[in-house]
Amino acid sequence: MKPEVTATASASAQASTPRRANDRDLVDSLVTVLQERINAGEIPAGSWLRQEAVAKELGVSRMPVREALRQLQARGTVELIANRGARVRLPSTRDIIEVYELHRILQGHAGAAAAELITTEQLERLAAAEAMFRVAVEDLRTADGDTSTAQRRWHEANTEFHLVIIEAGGNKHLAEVLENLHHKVPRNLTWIALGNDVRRLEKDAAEHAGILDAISRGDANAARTRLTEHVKRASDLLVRTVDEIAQDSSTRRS
Amino acid sequence: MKPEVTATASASAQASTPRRANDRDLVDSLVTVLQERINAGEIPAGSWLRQEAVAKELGVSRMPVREALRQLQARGTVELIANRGARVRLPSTRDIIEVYELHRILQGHAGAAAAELITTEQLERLAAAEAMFRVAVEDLRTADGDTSTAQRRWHEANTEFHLVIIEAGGNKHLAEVLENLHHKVPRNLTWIALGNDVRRLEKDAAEHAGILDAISRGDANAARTRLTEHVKRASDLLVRTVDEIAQDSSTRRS
DNA sequence: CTTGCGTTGATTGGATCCCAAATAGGCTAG
DNA sequence: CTAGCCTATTTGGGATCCAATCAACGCAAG
Repeated sequence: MKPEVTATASASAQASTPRRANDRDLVDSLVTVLQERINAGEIPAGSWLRQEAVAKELGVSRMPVREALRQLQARGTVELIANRGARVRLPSTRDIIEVYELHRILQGHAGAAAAELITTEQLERLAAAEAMFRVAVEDLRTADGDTSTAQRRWHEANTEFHLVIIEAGGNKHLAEVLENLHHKVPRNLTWIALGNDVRRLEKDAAEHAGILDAISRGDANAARTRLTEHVKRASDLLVRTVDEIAQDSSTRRS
Repeated sequence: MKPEVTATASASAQASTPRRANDRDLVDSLVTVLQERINAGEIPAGSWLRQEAVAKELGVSRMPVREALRQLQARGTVELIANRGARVRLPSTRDIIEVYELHRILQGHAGAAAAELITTEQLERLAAAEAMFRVAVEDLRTADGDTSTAQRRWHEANTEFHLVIIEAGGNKHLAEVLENLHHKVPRNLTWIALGNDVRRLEKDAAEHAGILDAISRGDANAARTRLTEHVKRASDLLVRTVDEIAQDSSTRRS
């Protein structure tokens, strides 16, 4: 009945770099690695993370893995079930709606603050990110099946764009909260929702351009409104897509 | 002929209650206990938490303590310094301002949502909480030096009041985010700011009454405005108080 | 054939002991 | 008085052990 994926992803033991430079210690890097793999879909939602298996795979002992899994639980990426283990959570439609509701409010606010506080240096970075969206669209248009370049670039642009806005807003705790929200509903889902559709991507890029414009003019109200609507549209699209996927997989009986 | 006591010598173990009912496991309960002690000022800001000391005091081994400290770090209560240990963080003025800025936005939103979605059962609880504020004011007025009853009741009322609003708003993730924010700037600071001042408390109660009124009328806009302003006033008062305390302790040379 | 129950295997939660690395603070030599 | 070394503390991580727990399986009774 159930697929029962045990997620023994890429059997490369120490080949995968467990230790990243900017992480404080082993546990931090494990958290980073696991979160990335989960976000990338490498470790599918619903699968179990066995302490021993993870430990062996990453070439460490059970102890740091335990702590890392607990961290992932704290941020909502994983659920810990008593004496059974850690399971990767699949965000429900409800989760997505709720989380994006918060995104909408908080990003709108960050945008308004950014419009008033952004530095010229930050504005340049924002413009650069906005330009990268258009490059990504071009990538996708000329892509022959392989959309990975377009995806990577779009993802990078998106991350940088919203990061700069939040940074410019100047509220570090806001940045932290939003970061946490992204752990609950990973960003890469957005790309799936955009679904390699050039028209949607163009619209998305246009929205970003509008936001950049409002911020560069120092128009806080316009920035808030546009960001709010931008997030709302993304959210609606995402919910619709996820619903379709759910529908699909529940009807199909191949 | 040796005493042979060592085995059962863990007499101090169950002295302090390490295990709470609704906590999943030991680590969770440690987190709860430590957070409470820190919030109560029992463990002062800036002090170190030694793994071994905490472990012995709570009658557990170092391992769950390590995980608990890491949890506390994740929520910002404590900072982990490489090879030195965990230090209780003292929220800066900046922290307070930023965190309350988020409170303002999010609680305002929750209030607006609550005005439209609240059930009659929740409305009753909200009214009960609001009534408790007035009892707390009365407690303080008749208190002869000992304000602890008033404080306890006010704290209880405040927790319940805002909890119901958030619950009524229906966004579980919003509740979680706000809960996390409270770990960064503990609620009990608010009482210190109110400073046993009957007039301030009365004003505070009046504001809550106004919020209750707006929500019970289903007036989302009024609810948002009043909650926003309520949090803003609390925030300003808090910042002022903390500043005064800081000033005080830096000027005094007794 | 189904239902209920006991057994068993897998897995976590926690304890205990161990060791390396890093840091603060003291001590010594110049 | 200062630079540099030394040592005590403390954390980070590993290894091993054991008890509690839960799922799944199989067996027996109806």
